[in-house]
Amino acid sequence: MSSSLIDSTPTRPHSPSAETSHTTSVPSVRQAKTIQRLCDATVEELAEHPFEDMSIRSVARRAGVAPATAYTYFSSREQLVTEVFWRRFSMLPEVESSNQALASTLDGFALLVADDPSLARACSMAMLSHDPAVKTLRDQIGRELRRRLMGASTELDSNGVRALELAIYGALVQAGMGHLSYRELPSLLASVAALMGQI
Amino acid sequence: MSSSLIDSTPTRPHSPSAETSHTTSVPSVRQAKTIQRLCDATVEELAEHPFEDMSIRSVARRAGVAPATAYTYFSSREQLVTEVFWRRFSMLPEVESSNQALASTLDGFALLVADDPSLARACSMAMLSHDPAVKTLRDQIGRELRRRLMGASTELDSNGVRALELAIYGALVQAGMGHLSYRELPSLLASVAALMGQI
DNA sequence: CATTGACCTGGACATGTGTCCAGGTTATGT
DNA sequence: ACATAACCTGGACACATGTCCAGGTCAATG
Repeated sequence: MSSSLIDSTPTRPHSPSAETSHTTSVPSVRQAKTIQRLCDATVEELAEHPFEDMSIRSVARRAGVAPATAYTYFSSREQLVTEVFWRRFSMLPEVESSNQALASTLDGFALLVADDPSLARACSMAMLSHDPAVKTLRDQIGRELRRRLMGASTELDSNGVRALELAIYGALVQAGMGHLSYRELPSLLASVAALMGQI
Repeated sequence: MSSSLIDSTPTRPHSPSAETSHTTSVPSVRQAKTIQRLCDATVEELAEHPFEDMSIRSVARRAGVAPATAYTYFSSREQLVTEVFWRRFSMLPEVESSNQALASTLDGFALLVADDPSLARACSMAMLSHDPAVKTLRDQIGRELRRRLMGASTELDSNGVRALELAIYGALVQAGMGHLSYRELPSLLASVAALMGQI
């Protein structure tokens, strides 16, 4: 499991016909394409409009999908954005343990969505959502991050991991708020790790 | 200036009649009371309902204020929540420099809204908003936090402050996401500061 | 090719949100 | 006490959002 882009199960539809009909809950090929188009459209949409102006409907329109269909797979724009983040994260190749592995892992995570700030800010906001579907995804992301951090360094204790996680989330949030630029994140995170004597 | 609850100018109304009429932009006594009632109602509302279910209208209803009036002072629920956070922060007494000042400052900030998790999560979300009024407030909060951190420790360099800020925001966000409990924040932040050899 | 079930569409619907304004209420100065 | 301006109210309005359903389209199977 862990990192492959094949089996890293992205979100299941929250109510396609999966529970009413007798079909399985894993999306069909056709459904997977629709979902992928919606995810792509989300990124495009956020490149042009702030998260506040994005809606399921606007994304669906861009993806060439009927609103009702989009609502079948995603219950909120927050879920859409979090799903995009999760897909990027699970596609990110896992670095093998070395003396730079920790730094690479930190940077990789922080820079996942750094290419456009609007998407990044949307992720910061969306991942805090109360939506149960979002909660599932963000717990998944949290577990995967911790797993990768632990794998990247043999000398990280529990406190060290927690401290690094604080720094990462803090960095993402501050970048989302505009208090930091994404360019500085790598060196900033590196210096935090250095301060902690962990690298 | 700095910390007094009197002159720590909370948000001005975004369009009362301030710019069309010849009156000053600082709220009258009557307006201040209305605004305060709205802030109080926000806290009460969030104690019972999640941020997603809170609206300007629901807060106004609870405060005994007409929706149109509430909309006069706050353009979004995000602004309401951020204003509450800012008011608490500016009311928090500033600790005088000592060897525990840094820890007190960190804890004070992290625990500002820790009494009810719903308010805390709301703050995490609200402060990321695109709303210009929110941006003004969060920049204000960021500046004030940095000022207090620098004042609390004489040996903090620029990197140290940044690292601590990362940890604080990260802690608040993770607590907002439910990955951490608010009770652990003080000891966790203390251990981060310790790891950095700053305390 | 024909059929069947899964999938999608388009539009209707109830509900919520942000804005506006005409008129009533409260506070301030004369 | 009276007048005036500031403030608030209640309701109307246009618009967005989430849900539903009847019917059309697609793709796999016999």
